Amino acid sequence: MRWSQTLIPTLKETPAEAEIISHKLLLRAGLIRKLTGGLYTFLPLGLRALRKVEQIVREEMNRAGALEVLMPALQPPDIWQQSGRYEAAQDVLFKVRDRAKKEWVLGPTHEEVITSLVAGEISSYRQMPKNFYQIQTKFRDEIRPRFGLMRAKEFIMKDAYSFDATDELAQDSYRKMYDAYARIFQRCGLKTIAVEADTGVMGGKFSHEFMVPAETGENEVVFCEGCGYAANVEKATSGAAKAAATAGEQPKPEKFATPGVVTIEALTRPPHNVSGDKQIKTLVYIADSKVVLVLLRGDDQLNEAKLAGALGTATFRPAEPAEIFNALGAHPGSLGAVDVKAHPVYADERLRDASGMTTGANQDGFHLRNVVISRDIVVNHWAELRVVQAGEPCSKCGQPLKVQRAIEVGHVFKLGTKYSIALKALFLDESGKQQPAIMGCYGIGVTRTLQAVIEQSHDDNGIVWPLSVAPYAVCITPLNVAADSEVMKRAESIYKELTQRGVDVILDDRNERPGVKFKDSELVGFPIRVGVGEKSLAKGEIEIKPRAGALIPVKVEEAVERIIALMNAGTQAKGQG
RNA sequence: CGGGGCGUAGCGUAGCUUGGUAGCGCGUCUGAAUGGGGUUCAGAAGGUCGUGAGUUCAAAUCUCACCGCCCCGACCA
Repeated sequence: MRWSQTLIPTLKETPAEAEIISHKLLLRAGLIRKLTGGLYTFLPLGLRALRKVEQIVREEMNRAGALEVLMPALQPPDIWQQSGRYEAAQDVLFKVRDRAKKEWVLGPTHEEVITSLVAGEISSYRQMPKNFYQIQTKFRDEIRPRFGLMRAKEFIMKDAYSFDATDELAQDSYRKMYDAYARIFQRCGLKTIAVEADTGVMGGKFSHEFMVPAETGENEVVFCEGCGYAANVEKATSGAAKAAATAGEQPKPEKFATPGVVTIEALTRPPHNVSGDKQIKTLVYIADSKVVLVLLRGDDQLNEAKLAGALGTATFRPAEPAEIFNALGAHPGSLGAVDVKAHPVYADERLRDASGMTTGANQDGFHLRNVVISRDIVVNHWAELRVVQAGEPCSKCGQPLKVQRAIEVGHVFKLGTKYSIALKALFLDESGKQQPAIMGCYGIGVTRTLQAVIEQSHDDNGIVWPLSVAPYAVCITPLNVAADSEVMKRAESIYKELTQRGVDVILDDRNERPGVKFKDSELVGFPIRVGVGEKSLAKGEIEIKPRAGALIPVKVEEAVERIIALMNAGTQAKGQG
């Protein structure tokens, strides 16, 4: 490709809409342009990089034995009714109507479609295992699209669905996808950590997310450098010390006046001086329209994902102040669970043997001290409910846990039989008995992965593409583009030869000053720049400049071989194959 | 949806407090010089000041409503 003939609208200044570095560089390097919030056009260069990522995904899925299909993005609502997700997913479902006013949905994911397909086509254990995948545009009515391609209303996803006859085989399918994902992200030049993920109220035994560590990520992962434990904060547990049971007779709860004290923090100050770990925090939630109390140690934070698991429902919300007063007779800041029997109480495991605790007295302006949980509070459900904090000991090996923000680029999930039962994907097993297929689902955000590569690989001058996903591997930069100049003739012949050798190469044939060309090629981030100019040509040399390395002068006649050798070395370094 | 911020040329912005001819930089076009790190000079094109209503002799500027975008929270690849 000749630079002058494509469209690479680089920008010196960053559009005001971009906040994070990868979004800024996507725009500045001329890879994408926004149509409106959450909707982007891929320009020629951005599309090339995207296709490279897609191809890596495709190769590794094929290698893992998955079968590529293409399902409709436009879907009938009735299969969503059947799976029960028409309501459950209504917030993200885009709905459209045809001329007869019939409603359709734009697919945010394809469990319903693929399961309908399998229900019709697979009827014997002999036809399994099967794993179908597609690379396709998904539509989600995101509450808040942000950061360019990171969270968009429309994005490209690779989604795969496995169907197995037995639980054991389903685990094999899961493992294959897990391994394929590790290879895919490695080939894209991404450092990822696979973390245990929350399976939510859907149940399921296994779920892992592939995370790219980045300060701008929307997730937090907890990991241990000692034993390799890694989990999404929503799922993570730690070996943080619990209170020791205190032997012997304990003093009775005693009410004391705390005028104006309505926060945990206020109670830690004089004159009360009750440290956070000696307080019980009482939260009030409305779960399936019923009041529930949630107890945590004063210095702990509630993890709502864990609460969802404990409650067995995802439909819950913090109670409004009026609802709280109605239920407990006091306002937030003076709440407690002592002697509360009208509402179910969920308590964090860390409180199990706690004594000498202070909590609200359910009377505004008063607290209770000397509270012993086991004696004074009726706890209906004990559960792990707290957010793990950095520095707490790993529950497996005891080393301090670390917390890191990260971008989720992939998610593998063992689904079980939820969809196969709902949509009747049944088969006959060896004994002739009808069974629902055991499913797994596996997603990669392809467009998000592309942006994550940039987020992880850039410097002050621009993008630093890994060779595997670079829009062009080589950019030839002649410093004189006059057709009859020796410089341009050399550049043309290298361009021609590399093209014939199958290298993705772009020739910067613009009549621009050297500085402009150098800046642009670095901003866009081509892995190898080949400089052809009069000064080096006079010595019989051209200049090879790896994007992330030092300039290498080489003899003109060796140029092509050296470039290809450099590319092969780079490919091997990325562990391809 | 709740909270915060912002809408002025393709991009980045000044002007708004205190109403009176819409300005600058980048980019674009023409010409010239320059030619190994976003070069310089001269000239030019390009604006419903987000939309609508109101106040006023007069609105980018003041008021109200609406729309859009960005950031923080709930959701997810």
